[in-house]
Amino acid sequence: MKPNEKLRSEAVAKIFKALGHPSRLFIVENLRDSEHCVCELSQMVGADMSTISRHLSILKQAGIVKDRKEGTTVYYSLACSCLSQMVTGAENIIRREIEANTALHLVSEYEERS
Amino acid sequence: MKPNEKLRSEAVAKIFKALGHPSRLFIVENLRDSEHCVCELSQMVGADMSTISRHLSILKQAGIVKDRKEGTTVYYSLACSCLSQMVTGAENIIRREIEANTALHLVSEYEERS
DNA sequence: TATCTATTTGGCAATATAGCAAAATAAGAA
DNA sequence: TTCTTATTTTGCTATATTGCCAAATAGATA
Repeated sequence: MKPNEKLRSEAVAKIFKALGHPSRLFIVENLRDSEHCVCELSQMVGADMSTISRHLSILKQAGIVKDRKEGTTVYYSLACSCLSQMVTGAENIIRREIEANTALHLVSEYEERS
Repeated sequence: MKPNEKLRSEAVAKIFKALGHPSRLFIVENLRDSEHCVCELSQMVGADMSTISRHLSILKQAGIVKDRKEGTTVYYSLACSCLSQMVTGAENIIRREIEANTALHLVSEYEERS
């Protein structure tokens, strides 16, 4: 990896890394439809507000979400519509995997029977 | 998060997490064109072969790459073409960020001048 | 069999991440 | 100003990740 390649990989990997946590991914998925404040997300995820705040700052730092302040509450929303595309891509892999596992399962069932 | 939502998020997050490391992302990007063996990737990344092997097992576990053995060498390749879509999505965010930073930069330059 | 080469695995130290509770901020409302 | 509410930051511990070296494995080949 040349220095510039390394920098580029680090920058892009940062985005994937930010999405690579169940709670953060859940947050992103729930921001697809509408914006939410920290306490709402805290409830939805079922984790401490301080924890959610940290997750949101990681997502913000990665350029995935943006925030809007209204009084004391901070509303978070997606910064980029291309997120949906990425999540869909990941879901396709899951689907493939499930299909593969199902196939394997059928194979093993078949072998048990014979 | 309901139990089933949690499981789903964990499954999808696993894929993003696997892509959330500079070396692993670099590997995936370089597998877009053609398959490569561990020692080639070790050279390309500039890390120990054992390290690369570990990274590849993480990618394989996530369903991102598949392997093919030929004699003693193991060739790795992408398991899903949808990866390109995901990487493109991430790159779009980077592009947006760069543009935003450039804009900010211009603003600060303007303010300095005035 | 002995040996070589490619790969994987075990062990270990350094570093990073995650989560909660408590303290600190910020912006309104009484 | 004091109180209240929403959020962020700090401090801390537990856990996970990373990367290298060395050892183990798996296939060729002499």
